[in-house]
Amino acid sequence: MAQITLTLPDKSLLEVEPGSTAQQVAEMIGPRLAEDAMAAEVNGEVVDLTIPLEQDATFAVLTFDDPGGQRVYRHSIAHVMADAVLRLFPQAKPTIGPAIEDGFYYDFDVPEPFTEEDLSRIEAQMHHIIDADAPFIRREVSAQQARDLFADNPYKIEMINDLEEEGEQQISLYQHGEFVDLCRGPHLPSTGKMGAFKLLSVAGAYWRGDEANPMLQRIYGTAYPNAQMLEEHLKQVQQALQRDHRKLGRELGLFTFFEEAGAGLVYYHPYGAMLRQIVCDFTVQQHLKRGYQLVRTPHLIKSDIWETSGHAQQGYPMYYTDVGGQSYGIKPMNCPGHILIYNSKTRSYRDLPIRYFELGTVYRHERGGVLHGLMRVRGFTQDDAHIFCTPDQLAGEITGVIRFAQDMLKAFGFEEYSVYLSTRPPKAMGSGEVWERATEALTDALDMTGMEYELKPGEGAFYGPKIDISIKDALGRLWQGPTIQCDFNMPERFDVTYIGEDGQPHRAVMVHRVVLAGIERFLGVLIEHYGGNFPVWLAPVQVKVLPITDRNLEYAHQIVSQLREADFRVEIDEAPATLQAKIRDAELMKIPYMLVVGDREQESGQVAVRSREAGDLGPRPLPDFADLLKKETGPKGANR
RNA sequence: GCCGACGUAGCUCAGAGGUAGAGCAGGUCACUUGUAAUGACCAGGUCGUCCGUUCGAAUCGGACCGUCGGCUCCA
Repeated sequence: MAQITLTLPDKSLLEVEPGSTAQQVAEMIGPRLAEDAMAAEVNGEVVDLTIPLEQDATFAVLTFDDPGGQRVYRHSIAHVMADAVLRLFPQAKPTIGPAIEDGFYYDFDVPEPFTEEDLSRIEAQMHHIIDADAPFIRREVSAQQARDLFADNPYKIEMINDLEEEGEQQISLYQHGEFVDLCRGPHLPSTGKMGAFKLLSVAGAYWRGDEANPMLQRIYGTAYPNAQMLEEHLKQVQQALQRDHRKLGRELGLFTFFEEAGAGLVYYHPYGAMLRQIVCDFTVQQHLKRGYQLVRTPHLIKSDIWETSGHAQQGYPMYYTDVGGQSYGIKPMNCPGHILIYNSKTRSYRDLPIRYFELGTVYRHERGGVLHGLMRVRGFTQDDAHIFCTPDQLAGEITGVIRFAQDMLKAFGFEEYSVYLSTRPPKAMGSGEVWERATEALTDALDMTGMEYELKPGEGAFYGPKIDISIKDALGRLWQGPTIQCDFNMPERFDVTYIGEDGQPHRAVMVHRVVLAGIERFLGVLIEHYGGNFPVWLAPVQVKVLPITDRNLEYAHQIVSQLREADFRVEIDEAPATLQAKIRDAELMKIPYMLVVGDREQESGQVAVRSREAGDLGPRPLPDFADLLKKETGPKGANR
């Protein structure tokens, strides 16, 4: 019988017997590879190692190093977990259990929520299943057969019906031991191939993420091929916890939330307020450089305006106040205010583009359950701007905003980000032509800046397409960053126009855009990104002067005044403590520079410099240190 | 909003149906110190709030407030 030819990832060719399984091919390539194999990729499709290969194909063995291999591995463990859960809780109805970023989960409908103690019992049961080394067996059945099999599980029935509607002829099942699950696969060859895993937490989750649906119980876990990798991952999670902005916020004296004063409302302490001010000042400055005009609008606006904007009717979670028989709404957005200013006089096409910028503080009654430190609050300040322009100016304006966003992110030390373009959703206002034109402008702008982006078809708001950028922090986590949003709705509602060359009024194009998005969240991200070790230009306290004895106090104060005179942020530690203790305190506060001044320095008129990063740098004259400091006080990539 | 867990001193935490404990932080005093914690003493809590059960509640029950983990990741 003729051999079939497999093309391996390195483009080399391998001749094998038809009907050889992927596992066998992996063994031919190398025993080590066969050992590590999780699944195979045949003609670009991830498949079970047990499938026989019948014709020429491209072929790759997937190990845990491949995202596809990871998914197969973790999803297989999710099956084992479901098996274990059913053994311990026979009345549980399994629903779905995918692999996710760092692990996997499985959702169950159970009469009683799982407890933390249940997790260890489930883990123990899982170990039994893994030890039994049961093979995963794939079967295909008709939709009706599948329905019969899962007759007592309405969730599986729903999924089977959906699959049938989507035109699937055959429904695939995977079985290991006694446990059968509806599953697309692929899976590991057998449960014995599983290494290290850990169940992490239980949480409620709605069926298909919709709160109209029943709430299921979700068990999260993570899994790695061996115990060392698992340990390593758990250690990284621990480290991430160390730089949690809520922890650092307390330790570094940045901010507090007061239970008695309201959830989601931030109180900035002196160091936090300083940090915030530095960020805000820089932001304002950068906007002015780019032709934005500062405006300022009230926090309170008559409710009539919120009727016009539509927020009131939509039940937007706003705060209202009634005084003197008049209803006011506290602004959840800055746009209506900016529109009022725009509409305060007739605008000519010659005036456009108009770019109004405001550090606008807004309040939104976010649901209790979603509040999260600085990342999700009820009162926050946006670096908000609205650009009013002609349709022709749109692409150019968007390009400008994208470049602006890039510069800003770079200045704050964010090197990596992902860009998304969201287009027209099924339910949208405005004509197809308007949408097309705007989407084209956004696409052109993205192309012009040469950024790579991901298309999210149908994910735009009903009132316009948008570009959003997620920023990646030092630990590789993604955060919502800049967004640029076209709006066809507000200009209609508020009748925003300009007089064109033809002397006729035209509808102006309106772009909402934020770069830092919310200052609060941005500070949260910044804190975690730097782990509290802010670069000199952002550090609330840049220098701490540490006099060794009382004899050196006066000299130390002279140093402080001179540095303050030069606009540095300096403090002095006058406590009657040892130098070691003072250094420790300053280090814990993550202050970039410490200046030790004792008798020696006083006599020679110098300061002994210690840096947060490099430790003792030795004595030098104060002006030398000031020069060194000045060199570090600018943000990277932005002129200041 | 929903599911679960949690709430004890400024912070980190121990304790537990019979009237609250440690370390750090804070204050006082002594020490005047050379690159990550000097020592001694002192003070500090209506055990988140309210209502109930009980002879007695910080401990048990309920409600509320707040915090934490989740609520897109398709079989």
